Amino acid sequence: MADGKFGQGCGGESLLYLTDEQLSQGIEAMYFAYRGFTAEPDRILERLDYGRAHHRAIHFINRSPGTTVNNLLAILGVTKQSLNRVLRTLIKDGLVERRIGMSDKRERHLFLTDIGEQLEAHLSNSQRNRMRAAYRDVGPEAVAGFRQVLEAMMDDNLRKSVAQLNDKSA
Amino acid sequence: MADGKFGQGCGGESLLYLTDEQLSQGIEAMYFAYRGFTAEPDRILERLDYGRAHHRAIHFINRSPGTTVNNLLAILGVTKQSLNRVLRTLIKDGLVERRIGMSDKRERHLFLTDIGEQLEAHLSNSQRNRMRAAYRDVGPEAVAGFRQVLEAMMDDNLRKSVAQLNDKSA
DNA sequence: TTGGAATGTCAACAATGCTGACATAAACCG
DNA sequence: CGGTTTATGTCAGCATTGTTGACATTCCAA
Repeated sequence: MADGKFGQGCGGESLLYLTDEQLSQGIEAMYFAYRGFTAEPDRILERLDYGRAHHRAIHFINRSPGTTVNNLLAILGVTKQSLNRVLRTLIKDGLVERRIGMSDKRERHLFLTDIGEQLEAHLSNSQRNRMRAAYRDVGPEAVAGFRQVLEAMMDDNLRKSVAQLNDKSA
Repeated sequence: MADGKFGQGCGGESLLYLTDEQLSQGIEAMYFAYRGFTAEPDRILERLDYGRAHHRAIHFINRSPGTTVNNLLAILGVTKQSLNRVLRTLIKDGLVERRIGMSDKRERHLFLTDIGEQLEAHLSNSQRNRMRAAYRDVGPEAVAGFRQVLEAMMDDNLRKSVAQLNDKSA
């Protein structure tokens, strides 16, 4: 049921010669999957008057506790004004804590508070469940392939950021 | 080079037991890949004073020429006001043509004009190239797995829309 | 003929990008 | 020490793209 929708009438090896039609299907799959992937967190966030931008900030602060504002800016790829608007509300609402750097007092290190971590867990769980379910449906080889393609599709500098994040939390 | 970044020190079979950390990495990979994936079209569109919404409309009209406004609304999942704002400029600029339905004269059937098709090709090519390159890097099994996971991650109703699109253009 | 469907449009608002300008504090360098 | 750069925060304004609500037109269908 999970197969047969993509690339009608072609087995695995014919994927070596991808038609534009098949590539278009891949593009759409990416679009629809991303939508499905963000739908549930969006619903949770809406009730709290937050948006996707808040989610991203929370996610990456959780991923790298104590990260600086500049680090976060680099990873998210937005302007400081845009990020600050989001951070301000998260701090005001007590989800994020900002501590002055010890070695460099200009830096602000960002941490999730307890309730910040609670929301993060709530949001992550919904996405992890979806991903876990997808993984369970298709098996480990498909998962490995999925990740390889995703990584190959990233921009080079983004790929480096990911590698750094993964190294730190390894 | 394309592997070893995800899930340090675990081969394929250990993906059966996914830790939260590994799932988080998958979530991030999705986020970064989607960004990389839309970056190049965004650059092209910006020069033309269009946005991602225009891209989506063009993409799906190209995918299903003659589709109705209601069809497009269902696939894109936005309000008619939002879609109409985009369609209006595309029609005004001569990229999209709107024809009154023959059987049901209330319906408007949407088509790309020649220059609409040119822009579509331009946008698609940049994404197809990226996807083709990713596919080339990782091989056909990875590609099959990629698509399976993406499809498993979609919402049920979105998955149905995809199936319809793919059936029509098969 | 009447109700509902398909479409278009106006107005207002919200989230989240952006640019430009400016302020403060701390670090750094000569 | 003094000047420059860095890290951060903030204000104002604007664009895109999503939303609701209201209303008009045209046409199909019972």
